[in-house]
Amino acid sequence: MQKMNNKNKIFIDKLRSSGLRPTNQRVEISKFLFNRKKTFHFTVEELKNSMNLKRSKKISTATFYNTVHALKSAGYLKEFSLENNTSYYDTNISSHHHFFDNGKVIDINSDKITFRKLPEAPKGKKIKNVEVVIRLENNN
Amino acid sequence: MQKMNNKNKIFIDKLRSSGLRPTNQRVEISKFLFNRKKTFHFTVEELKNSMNLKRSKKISTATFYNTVHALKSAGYLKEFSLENNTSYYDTNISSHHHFFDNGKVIDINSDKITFRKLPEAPKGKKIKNVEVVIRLENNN
DNA sequence: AACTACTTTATAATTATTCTAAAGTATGTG
DNA sequence: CACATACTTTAGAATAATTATAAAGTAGTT
Repeated sequence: MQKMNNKNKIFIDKLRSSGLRPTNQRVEISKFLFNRKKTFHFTVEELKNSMNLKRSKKISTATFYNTVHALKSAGYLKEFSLENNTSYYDTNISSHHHFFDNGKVIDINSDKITFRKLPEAPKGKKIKNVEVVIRLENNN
Repeated sequence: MQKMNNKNKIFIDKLRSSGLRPTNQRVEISKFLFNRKKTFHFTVEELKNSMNLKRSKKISTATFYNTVHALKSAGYLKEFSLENNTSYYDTNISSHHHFFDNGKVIDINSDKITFRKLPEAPKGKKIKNVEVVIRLENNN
């Protein structure tokens, strides 16, 4: 039974509104993801490793996947892909853009990019969002 | 030994300049990819299935992967990723953009999108390219 | 406190991709 | 233009990320 102290309320609320019961494992994941000053990017494997390092009783892989998926479906995480067949998740859910620099990802605030011209959506469709990836290379 | 008729020269040249000997399997793949009016998108699995359907002697999976990788490294194919952990390849290598509509990909000509403002590259880096993904949803 | 539906977990299964090593082939050399 | 050799093809094994399974555990309601 999760102790319902105020300190955890915000993290528990994210779980509940994602359709998840706030179990101990999930609350810890939610805190790990959202209890920080700056947003960040991660893969499920990275998340699992960094959380389980500190724990005697490990959280299982399936729980990480389940929790991340639910948080993503509820809109608390954004998913994106690089060219390496791995899903990345971003705790910055505001519309924004990315630099990709050899597997490293750097956020670009949405106000740093504006458009002069954008195409119409095909008929019957509308634009959900627009995301820009700026690929970098070394300057030599 | 590949018969070196003119009809295949262009496809063989792509292979050679990708560092590949023009074996029969590779020439067929090159023709399948580039001997068409319109560019297209594919996964290696899709490529393999559609080519092998018509063949009595199947081309192996490894040959598809090897050939596609070499063509991509040489710049004859562009790679991109959706959120499903699969690599997609595009025979349209000109700089362009995409609509993503529930796993379907539609090209957007690069002249359909222009920028009013773009960020500087971090120091020591320069911009290799800029790609825009416009995600679509149904209009209801 | 008891019941029931939801969770966790270890493990198996799946999918996309890469590796391996044996058998086959392109190509330069003589 | 036959030979030698390095590059290829292939089937199958290996790997990596992810999803499925089913038994044991727990949250939330009664």
